[in-house]
Amino acid sequence: MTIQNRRERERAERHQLIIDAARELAEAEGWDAVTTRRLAEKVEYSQPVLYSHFKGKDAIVRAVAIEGCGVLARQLRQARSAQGKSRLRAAAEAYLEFAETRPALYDAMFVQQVDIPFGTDDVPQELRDAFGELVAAVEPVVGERDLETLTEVFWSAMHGIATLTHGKRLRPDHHEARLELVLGALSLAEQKNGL
Amino acid sequence: MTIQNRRERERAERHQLIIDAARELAEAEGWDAVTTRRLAEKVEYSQPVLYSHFKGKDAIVRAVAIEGCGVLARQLRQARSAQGKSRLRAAAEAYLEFAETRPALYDAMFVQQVDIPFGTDDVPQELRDAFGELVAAVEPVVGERDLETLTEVFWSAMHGIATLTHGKRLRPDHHEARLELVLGALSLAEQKNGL
DNA sequence: TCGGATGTCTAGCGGTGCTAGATTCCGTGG
DNA sequence: CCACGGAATCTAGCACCGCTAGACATCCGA
Repeated sequence: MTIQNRRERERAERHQLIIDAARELAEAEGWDAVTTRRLAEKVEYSQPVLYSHFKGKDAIVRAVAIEGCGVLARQLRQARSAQGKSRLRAAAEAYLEFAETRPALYDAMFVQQVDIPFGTDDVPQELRDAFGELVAAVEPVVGERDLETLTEVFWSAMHGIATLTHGKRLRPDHHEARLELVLGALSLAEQKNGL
Repeated sequence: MTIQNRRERERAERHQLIIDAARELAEAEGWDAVTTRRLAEKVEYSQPVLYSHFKGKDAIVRAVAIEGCGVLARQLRQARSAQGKSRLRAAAEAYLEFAETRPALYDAMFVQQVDIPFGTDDVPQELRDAFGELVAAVEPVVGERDLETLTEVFWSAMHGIATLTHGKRLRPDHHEARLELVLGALSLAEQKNGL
């Protein structure tokens, strides 16, 4: 079975190679530049090889997106142990920095409608992890509010700021002021509720 | 000059016809279905005619988006005079209903990066109007905070909820709970500040 | 060494946004 | 009334897209 093993291993490596190439190409030149021809050229195989690994281009983007969720989850986790600031602020800053420094990756994850299963279906673990980190960040300020709902609102606010900023819809300076304001709103409301 | 006038009028009518056809096609079958060939067929002209009116497909989408901003502005203005609820809530509900009932239009306006000028350049009046309505909705709860910044935060939250909901990222039930929570957060924070 | 399965490639389909050059249309002057 | 000239419009085509059928090569086991 060693031969079979070797083949499977090589196949898995190439699978990852394709995902990495797609992400690199997208991050370097945007998703418009990620065509099956260019991607095939980058991995030094012909186009049909891509289709022996993925059902189509969408599936490749989806794979990149899911990996991206893992990256985001790790960065949020890392931010959790930051000193000198609240968990909510640390998570917010980490989230927005991720969206800003890796816009193509963020785009695949949350902007393009790649319909990754989010509902009751088997949600990828990476997504669970990322959302879990958001929940953990929100928990200290939840007060009497519903934790998951508050997390969704927090996420929505972060996502809105991230995408509108990227689309140049918000004043570039004032980024800090917006962050201050949204954190204040969510936290102060908690204090009020807690009375 | 009457002949020239007639030609210009006909040209303007056809210009609008193209925009309307593009919007209708997008709202009926999504933006992927809006190809220059199908659009040309719908307006009963050949493709090059489109390019005599617009620089390219992007310019057509942009025109649809700008008109969409006008529609949104009017609906927000209408919501302003609603009885029995705060201006902020009325605006939020109107905004989210617009995004939900006209997803393709909303997509062109704020999701696809059509780089409509948002900065110091000549911002289309429709955009100014829409943002102005948001400012008016936020004003009653601004407290000591900066009005424009708070409006940006409010808009971001609405935009995040709208897009994540559309992408099936949020629990479909709980929509009301999220709205309640975000309005509470923004308003209660104001009360706290006001003390 | 050969047969067959597995893996990969070449070549092509119908579609896309966009455009050069041919063609048709129409107001105007003779 | 006709023929002309310029403007408006169309036909046909480019290079590219996602995707795939069928030819070809390659390698394992007998």
